[in-house]
Amino acid sequence: MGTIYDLAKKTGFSITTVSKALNNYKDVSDKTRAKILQAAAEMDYLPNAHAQSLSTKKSWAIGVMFSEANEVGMKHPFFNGIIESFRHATEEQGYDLIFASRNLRNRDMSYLEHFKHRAVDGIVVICSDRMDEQVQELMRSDIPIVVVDMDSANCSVVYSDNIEGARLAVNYLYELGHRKIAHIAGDETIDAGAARIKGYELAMQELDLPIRPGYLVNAGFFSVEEGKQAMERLLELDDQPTAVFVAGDQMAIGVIEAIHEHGLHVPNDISVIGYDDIEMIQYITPKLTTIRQDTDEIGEAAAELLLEQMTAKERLTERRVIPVRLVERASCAPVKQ
Amino acid sequence: MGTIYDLAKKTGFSITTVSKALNNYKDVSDKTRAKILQAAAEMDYLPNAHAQSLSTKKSWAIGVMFSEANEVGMKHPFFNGIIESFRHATEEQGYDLIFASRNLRNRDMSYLEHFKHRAVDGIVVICSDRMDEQVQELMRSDIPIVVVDMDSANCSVVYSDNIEGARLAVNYLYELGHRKIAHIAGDETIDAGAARIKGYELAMQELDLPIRPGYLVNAGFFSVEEGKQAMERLLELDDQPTAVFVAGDQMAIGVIEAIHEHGLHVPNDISVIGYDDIEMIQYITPKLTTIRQDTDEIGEAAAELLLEQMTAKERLTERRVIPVRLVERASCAPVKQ
DNA sequence: CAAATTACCGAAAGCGCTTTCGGGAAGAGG
DNA sequence: CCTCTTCCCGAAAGCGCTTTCGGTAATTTG
Repeated sequence: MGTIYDLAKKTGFSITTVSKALNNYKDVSDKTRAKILQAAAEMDYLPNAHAQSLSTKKSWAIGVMFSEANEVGMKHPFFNGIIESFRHATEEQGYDLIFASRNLRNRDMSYLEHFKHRAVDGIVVICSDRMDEQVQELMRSDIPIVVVDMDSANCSVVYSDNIEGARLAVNYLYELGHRKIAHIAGDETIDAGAARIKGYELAMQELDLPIRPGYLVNAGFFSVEEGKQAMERLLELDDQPTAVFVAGDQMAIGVIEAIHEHGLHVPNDISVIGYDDIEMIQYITPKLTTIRQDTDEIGEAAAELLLEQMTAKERLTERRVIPVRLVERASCAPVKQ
Repeated sequence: MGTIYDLAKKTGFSITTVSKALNNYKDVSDKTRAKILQAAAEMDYLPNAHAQSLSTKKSWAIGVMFSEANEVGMKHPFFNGIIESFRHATEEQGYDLIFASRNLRNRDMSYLEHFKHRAVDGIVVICSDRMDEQVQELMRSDIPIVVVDMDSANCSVVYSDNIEGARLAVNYLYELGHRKIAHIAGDETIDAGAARIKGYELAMQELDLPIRPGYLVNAGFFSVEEGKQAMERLLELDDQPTAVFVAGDQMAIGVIEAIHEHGLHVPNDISVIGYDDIEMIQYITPKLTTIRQDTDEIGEAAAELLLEQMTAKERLTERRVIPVRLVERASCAPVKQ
């Protein structure tokens, strides 16, 4: 591989000139630039990123903090879509993603510490738990940052329009004739969960529908199992809902399971509508009607907001709300008379 | 944050001593070490990774090359499980993962070049396409490397026991009374696809079963759609199979879809068994019986093989075959009389 | 043709850290 | 009391690169 010293020796120029040639400085003649570039090609020269970063204070790396309640990491069917799209968008600008461990040679350290250690140019956090002390710390720091799926005042955020999504869901069920609409919700400590609850309440109010006792059930952290349990509670009610708006697709899968196990049919007996539009719900029975969150757009928006800060070299506080839409499949039907 | 110079100034020792204290050299007294460590804590000192790497030639970073035919990246339901487990295993040892872009400040470069540029300590490649020139280049290099799900002579590899998996599947169907067993295969250019074909042929031969014309159909690159199309070809046959072994779960989903669309029932009319055991197949109807690949173990094994090389500081060539097992669910039934 | 630009190049310092090597002080041994 | 170890510490070089600043040589201007 070699260094600029080797290049200097080989071409007869100083390392200064070599470096300048490589970096397109204009105070080097075309002739010498050509010579140096050719020599570089011949010896497969590649600049050492660490040396460059050390001297320029720019690492071309973005730190990723990825964490969610269920500890599935990159297997998370919604978050991994965002990361993938984020990766594409930042890759185009020449940035690499680094997934930091929280372990620096036996000494354990926080994400912030690790990111400082690595001297990343920016941070993206994809984390549902707003209370996470690690996330708080990152948000307090002065490194450019963007957080996804969370609503915070003091840094750039991108999330999808949960209020509107919930409203879409409720209105859709309403138009199918449903009046007894329950909501299986995500935990309120998660912003997305809270927002969808709010959207549900708002929509119900707008439609002049009462939220009957027991119709708003907290199902925790969006897992299949929690969804199932929540639905079971709903099925114990004397006054059962005819439709349920579920705050996440995974939970909705559990919901449908519970309904089926009770000998009831989706959507003939109970309609269910989910949230997210993760891939697998196209393959279950019935195919799930849901509110689609656009992971591609979310990832791209996150990349944009971060790149903006990194080039401006200052922290900005912009919020981007990504529109959602309803995807009609087969899990909702007109209410039975 | 500060540097060791600041620490030296603050404590009155030389930067040499500071560095030594920080790195547990024994030629520094306990007293001075304590002073330095305390000062470091007070000023939130963190070593600069780039400076360290530059001087030690060790970056504590592992380059990840992740690529598959369908361009879904981290959304790939099987590969992302492997990455996640790999990440856990390497994280414990203090390594960070870096997802390199192929773009260095407008100049585009190969993964190998990028990894050299970043001076990673090792590389993990998760890529199904053996012919990929990028992968070839990586394997030819002298950086420690481990490749997953591929069979190569000249570097460490880990993959699961595809031959045995195929045999398990075929034997299982056989025991259910099936004799007309077809195989919807992955492309032969993908090692996993080729191995499962081989396992299928072997198992059929061992059972003295003929592979009837049209019973071995290439479905390409493991997508739902391709699986569906392949099954349609099978359904056009005069002599239809009673069971089909599908080389991947996603394809199996398409297969089941095709069967249902033809008005037939799984498993009553046709049994289908998949491969991988990705999460979503627990939620489809019927729940898919499959051959489970242990992504956790694969990821861990990959980490082990790579760490081994990185500490030995030389390239090794070890191969690890991870056992598979059959997971019985509801998509297979005894053959109809 | 002298003076003033312009074009091109290199010395040197600096980024933050590690590591070799040598030297002084303190303790051990005779 | 002198010598030999042992214990601590620091000077200095080096990792590979960038960037400022100054200095020739070549070119233009009046």
